[in-house]
Amino acid sequence: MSKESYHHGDLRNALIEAGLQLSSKSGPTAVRVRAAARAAGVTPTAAYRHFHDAADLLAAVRRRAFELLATAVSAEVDASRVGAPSDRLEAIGRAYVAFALAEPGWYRTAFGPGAGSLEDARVQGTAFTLLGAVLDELVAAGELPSKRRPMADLAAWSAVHGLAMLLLDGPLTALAPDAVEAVIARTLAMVRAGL
Amino acid sequence: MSKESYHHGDLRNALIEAGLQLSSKSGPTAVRVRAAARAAGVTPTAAYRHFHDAADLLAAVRRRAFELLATAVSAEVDASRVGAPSDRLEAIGRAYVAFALAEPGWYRTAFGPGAGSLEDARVQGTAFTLLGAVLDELVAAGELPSKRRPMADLAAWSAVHGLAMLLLDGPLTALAPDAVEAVIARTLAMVRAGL
DNA sequence: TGTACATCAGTGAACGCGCGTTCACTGATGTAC
DNA sequence: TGTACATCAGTGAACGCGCGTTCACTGATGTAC
Repeated sequence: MSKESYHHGDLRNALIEAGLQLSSKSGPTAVRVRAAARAAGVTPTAAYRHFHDAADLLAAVRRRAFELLATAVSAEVDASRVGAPSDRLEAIGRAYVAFALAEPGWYRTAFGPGAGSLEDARVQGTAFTLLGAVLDELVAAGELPSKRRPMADLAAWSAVHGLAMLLLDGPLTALAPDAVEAVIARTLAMVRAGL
Repeated sequence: MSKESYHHGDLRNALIEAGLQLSSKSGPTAVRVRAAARAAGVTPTAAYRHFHDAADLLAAVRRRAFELLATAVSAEVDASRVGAPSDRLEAIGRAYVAFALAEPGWYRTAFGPGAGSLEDARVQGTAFTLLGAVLDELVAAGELPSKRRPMADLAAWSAVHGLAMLLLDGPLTALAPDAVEAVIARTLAMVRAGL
């Protein structure tokens, strides 16, 4: 594992990390085999020891970006553990959008073309399952009729994802900070009241 | 304007149309100067008579895609003219998502990185102003308190845009048709109730 | 514990590709007199 | 109405670039005896 050694030791992860770095500015299109290899201080060919092809590398970077989102959201949700379920719903939404705004490239990468399936999103610990858990709490607290629980996660996710996308790439890119805050508040209020 | 003439006659539009064709499958990344020129039966250089550079061409294609979305939504809204305002809200949302599913490449192009500003979206006749008009009707009909009108358009837009994006590129790509219908219905219900 | 050898993880050179963009140019068009 | 000439909208060749991917290879590592 020494830096001097011929063998890298953890090239696979180094390449993913490099891909993450590349994508952090402009998103998934910046993730390329050669660029990642260069950043990792290695020949392009070496990358093919660890990834089948370019799409395979991108998929791995995407997975990592998705994890980073989950981690960020998770931290906020934990911090709001003491509050009421509806406050936690708010917290989760805010954390989600905040991540997108703080790390636009990673967010775009996580949801770019070819993103994972719903099954991937259902894996324990993703932002999606965290949202599901909070909705379950809402049901338990009697704040959400259980007959309305189905698909509620996807509906809420849609609202918050669309908000993030409009703010990043869409027509809301150049919005003033207080207007940004206002849209976020309004959208989360809609979700809360509408579920 | 004859096809035989040396001069094309309307090369600018032909290039935009070619760009639209290119983007229709995979989206904005497929729009390139050389490919569009090729499709228009013209030398790459010729494109530079009509567009400053590649980004300029892409921007023009994006604008056209945005218009196509507006046209599609507008048609549906007109068809629902007879209904109640809340039905029209539903119609607008459905038309919007339907367009995204029918023309994924154009939809991605319309909202891809570098998309227009909110001011562009406020131009008369866009999908956004159509939505605004319906919300105004809701207020007039007493179904939406006027103090809740501000930002309601953006919140509704977020929900429907996020839904479209999750269905196109995100984790909901492989959803079964009836599940797709269910998410759409659930999300629109959330918007309707939550505004 | 030492050594022979298989395997593993890299190198370096090369391929063909499509791209954006620029150059000097020429044929087509339109306009002034 | 005819013609000279300016301008316009293309051509064709070329540039340099970064890309994905493959090839034959070699140095490093680990394992069986």
